[in-house]
Amino acid sequence: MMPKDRIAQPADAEYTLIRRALEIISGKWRLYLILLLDEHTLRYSELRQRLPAVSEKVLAGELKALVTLGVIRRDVFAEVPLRVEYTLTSKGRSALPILRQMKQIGQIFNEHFDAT
Amino acid sequence: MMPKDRIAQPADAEYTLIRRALEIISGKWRLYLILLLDEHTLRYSELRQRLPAVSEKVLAGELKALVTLGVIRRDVFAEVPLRVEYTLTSKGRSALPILRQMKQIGQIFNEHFDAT
DNA sequence: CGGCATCCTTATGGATACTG
DNA sequence: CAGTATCCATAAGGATGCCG
Repeated sequence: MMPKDRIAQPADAEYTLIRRALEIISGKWRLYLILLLDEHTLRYSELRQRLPAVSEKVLAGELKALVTLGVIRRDVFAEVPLRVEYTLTSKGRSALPILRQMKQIGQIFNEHFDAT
Repeated sequence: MMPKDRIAQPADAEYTLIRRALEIISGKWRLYLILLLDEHTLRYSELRQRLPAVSEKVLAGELKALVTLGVIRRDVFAEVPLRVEYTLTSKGRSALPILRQMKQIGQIFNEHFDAT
């Protein structure tokens, strides 16, 4: 979020928008969840299998946060046993091209040190 | 960093590169520092004035981290009083266009909720 | 001036048992 | 099956005093 009690700067408008973008992929697992759900709609147990190192609390919490942000959608099917599916929303999908462009930054900083 | 003990997925290569990109803007102040230094080279005290809410420890630590990552450069001028200037490196500058594209994601998620 | 060292508070992530 | 609740561990950020 915005730091408090600071002098307004021209960079603030940019900062705020980029921060909002970062919010959807902050944390250790959100980016993974988005990339996985770009491939398929998945149910809760399938996400757990693909992310074995994440705890129940964190997985459920991150999914809930992404739903609130409007990145993914949660569909409940009142079957027995219960089925819950998670799907990227159109807004979530629209963010993917730019997320994938960020790989370019990653590649730039994989190269050798060049402090010019 | 990469989560440990998980099954390898096709998304891993993407995840790793995007994570590396995120590393340079993770934390509460790095994005601010980069945007400020894109406008001018600044000395330590000037950065402090423009970011009044940041503590000495955090500011100095983040600057050091960005130098280590190769995003910014630290130039020391052995004057009295001492002068230290921070400047974006060419690698740092090359990341800016993509960072600015992320504003598009921010705008998408500023719009009304649309869970399709 | 430009930090670093120390101590403290808060945020994030995790393990595990239990529930609708 | 798909979570919640509780408690715990670690990391990130902050306040402040001191030093080259």
